[in-house]
Amino acid sequence: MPSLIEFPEPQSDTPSPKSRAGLCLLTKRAEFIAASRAKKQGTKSMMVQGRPRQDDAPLRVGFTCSKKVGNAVARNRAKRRLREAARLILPEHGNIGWDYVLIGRNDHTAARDFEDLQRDLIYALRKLHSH
RNA sequence: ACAGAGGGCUGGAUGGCCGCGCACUGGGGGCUUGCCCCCCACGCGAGGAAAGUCCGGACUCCAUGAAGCAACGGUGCCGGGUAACGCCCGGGCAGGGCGACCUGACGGAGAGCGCCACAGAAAACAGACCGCCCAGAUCAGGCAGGCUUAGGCUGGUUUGAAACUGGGUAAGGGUGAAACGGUGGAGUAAGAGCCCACCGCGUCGCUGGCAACAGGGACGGCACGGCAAGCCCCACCGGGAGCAAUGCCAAAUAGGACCCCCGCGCGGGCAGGUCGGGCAACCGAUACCGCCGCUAGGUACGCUUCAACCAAGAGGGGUCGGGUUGGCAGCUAGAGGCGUCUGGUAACAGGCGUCGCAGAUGAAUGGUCAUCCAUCCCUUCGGGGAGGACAAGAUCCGGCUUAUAGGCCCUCUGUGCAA
RNA sequence: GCGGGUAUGGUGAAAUGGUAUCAUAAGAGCCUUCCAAGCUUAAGGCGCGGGUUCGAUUCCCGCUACCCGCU
Repeated sequence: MPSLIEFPEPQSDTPSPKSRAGLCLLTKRAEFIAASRAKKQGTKSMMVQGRPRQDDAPLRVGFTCSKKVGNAVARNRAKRRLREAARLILPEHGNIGWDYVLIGRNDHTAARDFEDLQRDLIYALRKLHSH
C-alpha cells in the first residue's frame, strides 16, 4: 500500500534502505561518484574507496567491476569474492557512518588466496581511517 | 589394427559448516491486525551455446479498417514440414573424394543497359593484322625455237623471289581468366560443318516422375562467350517501432511562457432593417437579407481511391524553459518438458499418461574443508604438487552463426592381417 | 537490454572492380651565419577470416575493435 510506505526524505545523505547479506548497499550512481571523490587506497587484489558521511547511520558498501576485469563470468566471480570478504570483515573493522566502494582488479581479485584478500581489505581500511 | 566419414549424448561428482535471491507450503513471534513485518524449516535457483543480435514469430504501442500503384528491402532448383522463416527433411542437378560421404545465393545473359584492365590480329552485329593459296605485273636463272657475222635481239615454257596489285580462305598465329563448337576422316589451289561418324549444342514430340529432372527418338547444321554477391527482368514475401515497448500509482515543478493553424461556416467592418436606452450626436443588442476579408481540415504514411469516425475544444502543432530517474503491473503455463503408442522414408503431426521447471533490477550461485574423476609436472615408484573448455539469465519462443578442454555411445568406409 | 554506425601511411581525409591519391608529421639532401619558411627526394597503408569474380579497399557472409542513440 503506497499510503503506508514512508518515502525517504530527498536528501542525498540519507542511506538508501536496500540491504543484502547484512550490509546496507549503495544503489545510486551519485553515491558511487561521491565515494570516488573521497579517499582511496589500492592493494594487490582490490581498490577501496571510503567516505565519511557525518551521520550515525550504518555503514554502506558498494561493489564495482569494470569491463577491464573480463567477461561477465569473471566480473560476477570477482564481485562475489569481494562481497564475501566485506561480509566477514566490515562489521568488525568498518566505521559507522562511512560509505565504502570495493573495486575489482584484473586477474588478482579472482585468483588471490581468500585469506590474503581479507588481509588486503583490513589493511586498506586501516589506512583509510588513519588518514 | 591403422586411417577416416556421419549422427547423438554429456559439459566434473558427493558430502559437512557459514552465507545469498525468489516463492509463500508449514511453524513461531511482533504490533499500528494488514491477506503487514521479523525469525526458522522445507522447496526452487544459469546455458548448450544463456553469447553475437543475423532471420522468423508471439506480445504492446504508433494508428479503427480495406484495396491498388510506386519506391525500398529481402528471398530464389523441386516437393514437403512449420505459427512463421533466409530454418529443417526428402529428392534433383553440378563439383570434390578410391570410398563412407562432403560442398553449393543452384531462377533469367534468347527484354534491355553496362563492364571485360594489361596482353593480343581480334574481347562480341563480327571483322581480317600476319600467314596460306591463285592470278597479274616486274626482276633473275634454266631449257627449246626463230633472227643474227661472233656479240646480241625476240618471244614460248618452267622455276624462284625481300617488296607490289587484285582475289580466295579462316586450318595455324608468342597472348589472355576467357578466342567464334571438339576429335577423326573425306575434300581442296589453299581451306572451311562445305560434307560424314561420334561427342557437345539447339528445336519439337514420346516415356517415367506431383515436380525439379532423367531416358530415348526425330530434325536442325553451329547459331547462342563471361559477369546478375553490376544495374536490371520474373515470381513470392514485408506498414513502422520495440519490454528502456506499454499501462498505472506516488513525488516534484511554474496545472509555465511565446508563436502558428482550424471546414458545414467563422470573424470583423460598412450601410440598411428591427429592438432597447438617450433631447440629440450616439451607444448597446440582434444576424433574416446585401457587400468585403480569411478558409476547404484531421485520423493517412510517397501517391491515388473508398467506408466509417472526429472536427471552436481541458483543441492541434512548433520553439524555449522547468521537474522526476522512485514503486507496481507487463513477468513467466509455453507453438512447454519427459515417457509411450499411431501415421509418415524423414522433418513432423496426432492420441494417451505424467511433471510443475529462475524471475533478479548497482542485478541472486560465494567462501572454506574432505574424498573421488579427467589432465599436466616432479619422482628415490612409496608418493608429492599444480589444477578444471567456452562461457552466465534480463519479455518469451523457433532457428542460424560464432566460441568450446575433454569424455561416452551408435552406424558406416578404405587398407592390412588372421580364421 | 534494444537499435544504429565506422574501420585506408604516425595523424586527418579521398576513391566507378584493374597494386591506392592528397594534406600534414617524421627521415635525408639543398638553401641560410643559425632557425623558420621554401625546394628536391626516398620510405611507410586498405581491421581479421572466408566466398563471388580472371582480378576485391570496393560486392556478399562471419568475426574483432571502437563510437552513437533510447529509460
